[in-house]
Amino acid sequence: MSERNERGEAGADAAERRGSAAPDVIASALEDEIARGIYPADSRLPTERELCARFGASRATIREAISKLKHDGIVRSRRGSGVYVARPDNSFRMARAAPTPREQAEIFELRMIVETAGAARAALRWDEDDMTAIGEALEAMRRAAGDRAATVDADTTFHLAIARATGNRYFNDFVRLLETSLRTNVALSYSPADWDEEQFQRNYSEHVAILRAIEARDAERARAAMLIHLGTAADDAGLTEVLSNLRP
Amino acid sequence: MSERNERGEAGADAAERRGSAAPDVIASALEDEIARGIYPADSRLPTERELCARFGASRATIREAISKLKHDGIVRSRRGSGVYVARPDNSFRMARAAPTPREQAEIFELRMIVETAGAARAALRWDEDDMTAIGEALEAMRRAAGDRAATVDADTTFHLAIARATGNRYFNDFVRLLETSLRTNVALSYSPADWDEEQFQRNYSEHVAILRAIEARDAERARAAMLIHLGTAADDAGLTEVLSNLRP
DNA sequence: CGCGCCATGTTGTCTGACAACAACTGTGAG
DNA sequence: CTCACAGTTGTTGTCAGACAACATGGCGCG
Repeated sequence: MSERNERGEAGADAAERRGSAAPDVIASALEDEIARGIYPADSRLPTERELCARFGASRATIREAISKLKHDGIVRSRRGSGVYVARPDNSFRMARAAPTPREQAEIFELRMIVETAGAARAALRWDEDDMTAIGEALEAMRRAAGDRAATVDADTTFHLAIARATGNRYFNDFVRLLETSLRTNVALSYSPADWDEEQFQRNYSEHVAILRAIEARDAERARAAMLIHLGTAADDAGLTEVLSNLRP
Repeated sequence: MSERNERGEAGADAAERRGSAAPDVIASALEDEIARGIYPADSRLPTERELCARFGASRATIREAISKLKHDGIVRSRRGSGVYVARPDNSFRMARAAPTPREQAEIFELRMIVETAGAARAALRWDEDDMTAIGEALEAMRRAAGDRAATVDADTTFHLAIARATGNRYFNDFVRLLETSLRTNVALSYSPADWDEEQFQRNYSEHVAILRAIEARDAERARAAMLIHLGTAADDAGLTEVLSNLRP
């Protein structure tokens, strides 16, 4: 054990040798390098043996990590040959690291399609529990004023509550997928630098408008309110022009 | 080798001992049993050792299979305790095995939202390659008349080609996810019993209408044509009433 | 009755080996 | 000189055994 700890302090890869998180950590490290272009599409990753040496892990652990990347469609393996970086477009991979403005705009476009339709359906289908959940998320947002991370959380919770109110489980799942993967994107709709009170108030008002429209069971108003909200969020993120220019 | 072959013929699990597909096969078998309720939510799967005995595979292979299920959110493992079936709703899990009519209807609803919007965008954004791909998928569909599996394939390819023509990568990814997971669902829009020539012709005509609208760069017509097509497919699948009654 | 200890069981990781491929190099024949 | 075949080396997929890090259950003592 103490020998293990000494090795743990030996270098920059120390964190990558920690116990049961090792395959996840290794997979993330490799995924990051792939995303940064260190291993471009169709290039070959280091062999398992090399990765064992690099990460100080057993072959089983390395294989576990590679398996995760394979499952995510990021890499493919060929027996006898090696593990290769898959071409993009292999799976539903949301922008994880530093999405480009174009990627952000594409996500917003998808959100606008799905979440406006979701708001309209929620307006027609909500029940007491749904409305309570939406209201609580809005209240949490109000209380979180001044705290950027907390307002982002409440914002996400609000959108998920609406998706749940559609009564369509797949709708709910997909919006959760979008919202979860878009945490960075949602965060980007607020200035990372300083708390912007004016922007928060505007954003909060848009959320109130959405809730009111849904509460009134007015599907078209709900749709419009959601569209306004998402459009404004895209504007705040500086994506107006990119969004209107989608497609090269 | 010959000893291996003899063991391979020893019983009903013979196919499950085949070479490099074993972890996939084992994962699918377990997933099927979970879906059929043999292992309900929160119940514990057999131990790795038991699964090794059952499938005649090494522990590494079993772990590979379990890892796939973990990655899909179907199971969770607790070190020292066992592998447990996860509660539903853990991830974006499309209906895989025998979706209920309600599940099918929910998927159709989501498709109607996403794919109608996709057709409209494809109409505005397609380029020569896109149109060639859409046209080829339609041609493949025509040639596949009489062969149910091949027409389903071509049908899927058609929809994916349209998604690609949106020029939005996330759109493309999501429609692929829907189409991929919905292979059973798309298949259900055709009678499993017998080839239905009249239905095929109608379906094919709807696809022609979609292609024409997109080709003409008429977004609203494309949207309408896709809606008609998906609505008819839902009708053919016997989902009309369920779809209109979504939400308990 | 509650807590602590011990034995047993289970997953996570490590090590070494062999099987099944893939890629490369060298040699011989046409 | 070119091509095909054989052999060698390398890499992933699977197997087997071992130990680490947990979890669970039972028993004994206060």
